[in-house]
Amino acid sequence: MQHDPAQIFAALGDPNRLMLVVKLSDGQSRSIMRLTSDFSMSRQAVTKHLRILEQAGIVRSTRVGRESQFIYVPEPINDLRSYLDTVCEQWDDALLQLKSFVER
Amino acid sequence: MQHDPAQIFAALGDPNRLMLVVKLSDGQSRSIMRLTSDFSMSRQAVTKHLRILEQAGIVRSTRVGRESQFIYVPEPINDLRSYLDTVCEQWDDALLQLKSFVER
DNA sequence: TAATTACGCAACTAAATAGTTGCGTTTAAT
DNA sequence: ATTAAACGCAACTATTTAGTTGCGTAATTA
Repeated sequence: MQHDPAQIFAALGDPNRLMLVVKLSDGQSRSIMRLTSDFSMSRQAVTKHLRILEQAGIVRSTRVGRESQFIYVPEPINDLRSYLDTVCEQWDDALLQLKSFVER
Repeated sequence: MQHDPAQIFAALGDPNRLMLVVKLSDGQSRSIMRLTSDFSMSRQAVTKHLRILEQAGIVRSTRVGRESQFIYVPEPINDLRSYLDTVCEQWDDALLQLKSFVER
């Protein structure tokens, strides 16, 4: 099943979550504690954000010993890029039509 | 001033707003009534969504006679694409490094 | 084995969001 | 001059969201 664009946009629509994604998009997996240390909020708040990202498919978590490792999953954001491309293409088409209309 | 990525993501993070953007991204300007007719919600609800999109810079409105015309503004979403590109590039770099590490 | 670390679960609060309805104003049509 | 259309503003409700705190449990460490 494809990912819901609106859900992904919404997941990225919070500054803190966006920072989490940017951090994790370097491909390294990190524990919740590790991620929390970069922010000025509680571990539980970070956990909630991570679960929302996981729900959207942007990250994946695995329990390793006593800690939960989170890792970036590239597909949803790649899909999002394609989605934005279609929006932009529609715009480009409109521009072209306008141009050819003006020029004739 | 550049646009705030998180704000744009958030603006696109609602299904109804996303549909409004897709409609408007063909470059044609439309009135609130015209846009409302495509949805199953009140005019006021649509208006609120449009104002949120306007706040994020994705659309622009002009009063023409007794109606408000909304038109798509491409820059913010173009910026968003670039933003996503940087995230994806970071991921690609990580992949490359991993590959070269495994191969040696 | 005892202490500590990392985490999950649940309850709770405050604020933001999505939506509605009602009313007044300006513009256009009859 | 009336009437109707399109909209803005404000109040209100219900739901979701972002965040906190407290407590219990499994895994490490000493």
